[in-house]
Amino acid sequence: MSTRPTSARLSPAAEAWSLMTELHQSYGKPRWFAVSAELDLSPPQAMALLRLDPDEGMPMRRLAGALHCDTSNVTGIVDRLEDRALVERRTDPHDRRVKRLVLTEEGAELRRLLLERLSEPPEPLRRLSADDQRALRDLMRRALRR
Amino acid sequence: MSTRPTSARLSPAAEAWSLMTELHQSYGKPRWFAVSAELDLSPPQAMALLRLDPDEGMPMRRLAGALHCDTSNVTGIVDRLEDRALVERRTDPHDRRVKRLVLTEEGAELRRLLLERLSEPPEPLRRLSADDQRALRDLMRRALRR
DNA sequence: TATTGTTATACTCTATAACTATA
DNA sequence: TATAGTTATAGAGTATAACAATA
Repeated sequence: MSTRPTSARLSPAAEAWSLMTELHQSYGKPRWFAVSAELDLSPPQAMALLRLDPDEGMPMRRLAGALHCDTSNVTGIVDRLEDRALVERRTDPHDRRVKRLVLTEEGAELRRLLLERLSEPPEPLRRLSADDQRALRDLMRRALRR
Repeated sequence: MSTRPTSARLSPAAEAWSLMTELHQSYGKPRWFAVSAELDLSPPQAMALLRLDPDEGMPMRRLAGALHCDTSNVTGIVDRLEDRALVERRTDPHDRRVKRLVLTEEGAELRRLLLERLSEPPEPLRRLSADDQRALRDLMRRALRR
């Protein structure tokens, strides 16, 4: 079953958006769950790992913003990542209230693995012709001004 | 911050997929959370409502499949939707082990509202030219064979 | 015997409010 | 006073295993 309104006439942009949502639901999300599970991470833990900058680290508060959730929530997620030595909390020398989250070597490696496995395009995009794939990429670049 | 590998060269399909993921993360997900909250539904409850067929109803087991989760999980989600009289459990007359989930009038109305609010395309797609919007729609139709 | 859905259990995710330490 | 992060608490989401009813 689809979440699209079946009878309604949609504008081209609305229909494109609806089809992207369907692609995400049917292919992206199952892959996301599978890849997280393979690496023994809960989806929020995997998302936190992805959002952490591999070079600079970031304050708890910023990670909470990136995850669209409360800071008290991030405490628990980071606790579990820290238990597995995937991230470290380092007190910021300039503001000792702030804790910068830094990926460990192992955490950075796991993040690379995650990115690698998630970046493979799903079957409906792979089966498009080479021309169509380039056209789609160019349209997405234009939409997101890349 | 983006979850895209910054230095790697991506194939056109991989880059298109990466940009779609970014669009979903930056626009789709925040909207999804906001709309759910406005209607006083948790995200899983809202997703269950969307996946329920407004006309036919479906067994618990099928909803679990649609939500990519365990049946024991669906029991709790449906309990809460039933407490609010948004869905009903009806024993299937042909197989009395099966319970068919059927939207109530109020549940169907809430589902329509959800669909309506979620179908509006996000700003990056709206600002594309009319030609680009049609081209994007056509490519997505082709990918998903619509 | 096999299948559908529920219950029991344990853990994770989530937000709110109160708190500590620092600014 | 204000801000960063934690803790306490409560409720929701999640899977596994055991279970009852039905096939």
